[in-house]
Amino acid sequence: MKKFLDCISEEMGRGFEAAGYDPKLGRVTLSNRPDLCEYQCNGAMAGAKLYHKAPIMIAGDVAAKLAESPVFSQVQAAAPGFLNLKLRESFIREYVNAMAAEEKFGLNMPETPKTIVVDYGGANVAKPLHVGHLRPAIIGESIKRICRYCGHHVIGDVHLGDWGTQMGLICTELKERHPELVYFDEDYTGEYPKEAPFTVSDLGEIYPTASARSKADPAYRQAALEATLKIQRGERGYHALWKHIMDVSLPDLKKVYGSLEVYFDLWKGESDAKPFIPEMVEAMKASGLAYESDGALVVDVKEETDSREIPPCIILKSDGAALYATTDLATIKDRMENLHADSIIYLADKRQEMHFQQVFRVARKAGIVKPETQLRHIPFGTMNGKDGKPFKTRDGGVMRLEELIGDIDREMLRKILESRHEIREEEAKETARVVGLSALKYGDLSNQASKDYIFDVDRFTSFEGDTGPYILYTIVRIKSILNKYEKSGGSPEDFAVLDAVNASEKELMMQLCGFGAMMEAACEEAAPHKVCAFLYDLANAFNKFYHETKILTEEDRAQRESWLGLLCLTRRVLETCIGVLGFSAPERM
RNA sequence: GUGUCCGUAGCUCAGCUGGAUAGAGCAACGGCCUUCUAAGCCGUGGGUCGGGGGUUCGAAUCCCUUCGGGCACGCCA
Repeated sequence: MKKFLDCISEEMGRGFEAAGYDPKLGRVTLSNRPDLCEYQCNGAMAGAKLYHKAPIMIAGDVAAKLAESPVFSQVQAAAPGFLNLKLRESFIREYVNAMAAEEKFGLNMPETPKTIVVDYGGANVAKPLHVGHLRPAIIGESIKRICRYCGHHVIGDVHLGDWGTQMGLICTELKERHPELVYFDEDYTGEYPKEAPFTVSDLGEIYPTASARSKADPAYRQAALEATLKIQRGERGYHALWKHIMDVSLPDLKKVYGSLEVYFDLWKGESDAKPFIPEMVEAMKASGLAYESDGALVVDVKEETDSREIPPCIILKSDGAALYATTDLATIKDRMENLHADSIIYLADKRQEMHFQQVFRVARKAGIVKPETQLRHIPFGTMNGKDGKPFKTRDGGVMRLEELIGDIDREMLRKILESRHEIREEEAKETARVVGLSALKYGDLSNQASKDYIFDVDRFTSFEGDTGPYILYTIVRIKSILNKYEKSGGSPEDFAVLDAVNASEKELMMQLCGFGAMMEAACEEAAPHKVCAFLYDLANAFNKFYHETKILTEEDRAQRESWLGLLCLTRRVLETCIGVLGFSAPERM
């Protein structure tokens, strides 16, 4: 189905053509003067130079040709050359009904769906999820859902950080504490214990301790690096320990991600890239791409057009160990060979921009990807506290994700119990969870991903304004009307929508018409915040309409049914949008 | 130092492939519940779009410059 604005632009283009001008000038945009018009076309001004003619004259010519248009009820030329447009109710009505008849509201599916891998940027298995993992999880999940909705084959990969120095650090700290453990006995040949010698919460304490010690103590750090190499080389004892760390961490990670309703198709990690490393490194050496520099194996990635020097990408450390770039490159190889990726999208902090630039260049130079393969880093900004500094707990520590989610749920529950005394506790708790999740996710997603943003629990959980709860409340209101109607008999799904009878209804319908273009742009640009902006506008338009229109008490049956049809469509569109953002609406709230 | 991103209302943010009078939300103030959920709707006040140049019929948007801030810059991830 053609996008709404394209339909309008085509009609405008016909007007330009009929008046003897280039139809391309007929591009129509949303009005930025709602007091004057609903849509506008600035093509007459763009055409002024081409035709050596005053823009207002061109606009006048075009307006005259469109006087009888089935699309426009008003085409008005305004100084210096704007074309101010209003649409016929009948045109909007036809489009709305056509949308309603389609499963995805007429969204165009790609001719050749792409295989897109979304890399959620590697939570470390060594430590519990903290607030820093929130953004990639939420944004990645939304991008995955948006692209999937738009018809692509999308594979979400958690891509755990399970292979780097942090693993060596843990082993080292463990050895310091318990040197007697069999894992550290090189002569041991028996079976290793099935049970890990530590728990998740132990890990949560061991890692920070080890990390701090390695910064202060060079010898300790050296030991950690050696341990890392031992793990990577697969020494029995260290591999067994590594396995323990994985086994202990994974269930916990799954639980926390699950509570955010973030799901992965693949639970792969850096370690899964291991089999691809030797061959890849050999190939780069053989082709002369990789060479030794200061003991490390590097690949040059600088280009003529760089505005500054980009340092070479290090493929192997001087001790021969793999590092971040190595596993990332090997992972790309894996994804190309086994997943046949057309596009790989990385969610990672914007501080890693340089790293990805290097890795992407090496991947292309080494022929690991095809020339047309898209490699994209979606950089996101830092989550700051109200003071504008990186978000911390009250005592200055890193806040665990579980703790944060718990705080929000509790706050929501408190507010719900406060405003709805009759609600059962079971339902209140579930509603608090659902609404809390919407607050958290919408609060994050409505900001542009790449910018830093202020994380303010009070604001996000507020019931007012541009928030997740406001969107949900709007949906709940619609559901409430539809439920009431269904209880009295009918099924409102199939009702056709009639011409809008007032401005707020027309506005609501026009908002709905923008769905296709919005979703396509959000997918193309990997921009969930566009979905949020659309949702907010649509919710506003609905609430205004709702306020002015009494639906169930409307006596004219055809009119009532038309409105019920419009409600159904609005609900479907709203729920589709929150669905791709990664949350859902309760029945009541 | 080099590069890069950012600077829009008291606060948090949209708008940025150039268009008319720069928009929301919060906060402040004032209205609207016998009627489908007032977590809503309507209204008022609030701005040298960091400063200065330039391109243009037209600049928050493009270019240059300057100030202020964030971040990155070879064996961490």
